[in-house]
Amino acid sequence: MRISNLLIPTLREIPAEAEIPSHRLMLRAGFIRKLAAGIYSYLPLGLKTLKKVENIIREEMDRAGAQELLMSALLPAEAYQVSGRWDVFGPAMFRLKDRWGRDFCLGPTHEELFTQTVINEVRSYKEYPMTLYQIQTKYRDEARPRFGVMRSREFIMKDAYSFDRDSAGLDESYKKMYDAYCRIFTRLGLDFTIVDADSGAMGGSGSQEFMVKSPVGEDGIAYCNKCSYAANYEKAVCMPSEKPFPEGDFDIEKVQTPNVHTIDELVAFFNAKPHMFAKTILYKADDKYIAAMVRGDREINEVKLKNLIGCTDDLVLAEPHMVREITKADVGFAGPVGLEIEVIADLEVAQMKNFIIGANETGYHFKNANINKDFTPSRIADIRTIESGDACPRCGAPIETAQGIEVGHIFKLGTKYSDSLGLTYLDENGKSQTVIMGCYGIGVTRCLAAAIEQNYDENGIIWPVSIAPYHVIVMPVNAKEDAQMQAAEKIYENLKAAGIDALLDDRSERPGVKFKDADLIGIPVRIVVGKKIGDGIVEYKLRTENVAVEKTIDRAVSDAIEFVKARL
RNA sequence: CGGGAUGUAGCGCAGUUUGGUAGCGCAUCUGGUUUGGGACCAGAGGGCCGCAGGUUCAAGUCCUGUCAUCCCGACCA
Repeated sequence: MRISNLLIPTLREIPAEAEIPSHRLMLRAGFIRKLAAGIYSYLPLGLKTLKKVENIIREEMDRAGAQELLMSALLPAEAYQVSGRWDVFGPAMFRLKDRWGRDFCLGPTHEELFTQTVINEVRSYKEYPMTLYQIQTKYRDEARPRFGVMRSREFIMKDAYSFDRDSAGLDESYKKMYDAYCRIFTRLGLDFTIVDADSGAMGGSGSQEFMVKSPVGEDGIAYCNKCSYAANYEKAVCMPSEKPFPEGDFDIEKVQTPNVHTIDELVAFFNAKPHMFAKTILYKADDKYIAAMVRGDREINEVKLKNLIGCTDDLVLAEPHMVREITKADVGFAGPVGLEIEVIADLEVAQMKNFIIGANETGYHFKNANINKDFTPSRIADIRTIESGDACPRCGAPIETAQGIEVGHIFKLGTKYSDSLGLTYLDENGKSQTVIMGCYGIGVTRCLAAAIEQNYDENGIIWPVSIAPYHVIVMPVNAKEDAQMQAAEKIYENLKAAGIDALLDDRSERPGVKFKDADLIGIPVRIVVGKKIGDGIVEYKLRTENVAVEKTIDRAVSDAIEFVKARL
């Protein structure tokens, strides 16, 4: 493509709305434009890149034996009403009515519709196993769309669903998708980590997330560099760590602690370490109130707590007036002694000795508290968030933590949708059996942002060759010099003939403008045609390198072709 | 949904405190000189100052409301 014929509206200045690198660069390089919060248009360069990502995903899904189909994004309410998710999604689902007043939604995810399709179309058990997928636009009315296409309200997703006769079959289908995902993200040039994920309210027997480590990631992940353990914060198993406590058989003692509320203030008041306190936090779980205890230097993981107690609604901090009613003290003085609600203590609390807790009386704490002597929690469980340096639950080495962008999620669903929608089959003996399902998602548009987050510098994007909108840019320094322009045209035509996506910067801009644009849009290979063209010499530079090398025309072309083909 | 901030030309911003002809840089268009890392000179076009009310002789500026966007948090199959 000639740049003079291509819409590449690059921006010199960073739009004020963008915060993270991928969002800024996609705007500046002319890949996307915003229509409304969380809704974007893809301009020619953005669409070209998007299509390349889609094609890699499509090739690998097909290779894994999945079949592509395409459903509408505009969906009737019935299937979601039957599965119960018409209510579960709440305000996150875009809803609308047709002219007759019938309910529709814009599909946020398609488990119900794929299940329905299989119910309608599959006649015999002999057709299983089967995996169906689509690459399609999804709609979720996010409470807070942000970071450009990283979390948007309209986005493109590859969603796949597997249907098996039994759980052994599901394991096999799941493994195929797992392997396909590894190939896909490798081909996309992403450095990814696979973590165990929380199954949560979805139930099922397992789930893993494909995470791209990045400071702008919205999820916390824990991983071990010694063994292969990796999990997200909600799933990571926390091993209790040993800490020193005062030795001896002390009796619990009430201490006046005026104006001391936070752990920091307690540390100063008692001249002790944060781990020598236990904090007691009150939560509202569905219709009841509970207390959760963790060591003073730890954080409660609310997802773990929610899963533990089987809370169906949101688990939220108790309102201050309820804290006062339950503890009979101001917020900041809650403790387990004498509390009449359920108390759930973290595993580490069980190892503490002679520690400090709130006294359920404004202005007082207890010191020398001991578990099972001064109070007895109703449950002791892993309810804290893992931290860097914790022992790996598998091998004991120190755990590392990082932020990650979730680009893929694979899930053993089990029978949730086949049960609620009635997807069964007759086996060889004429007996009715429930189909076992899995679901597998990739955030296609999010992959674009993730790829940029991992590949950019101060000058712009550095696309991996496999998804670069164009592979090579040919740039005559001065488009008015016939010799330069003619040579550039020839190089461009030769590259195209070899199947390379080539760009010709035929604009009569000054060289600086062209260099800046080429770097900004991140084309992997640059061939500059300058004054030495009289000697048949051009300049060859990779976007990842700082220096250019001079080559003959033929050599530059053949090197570029070889470089690109080796990385597709 | 809680907390914070911002809406002025395509983009980035000043002007709002103290009401009085709407500005700057970049981009765009014309002419000329330039051509190896975002050129220079001369000229030109482009605005319902987010929107709606109100106060005032007079509102970008003050008041009320409203909408939008961004950030932190909550939420996120």
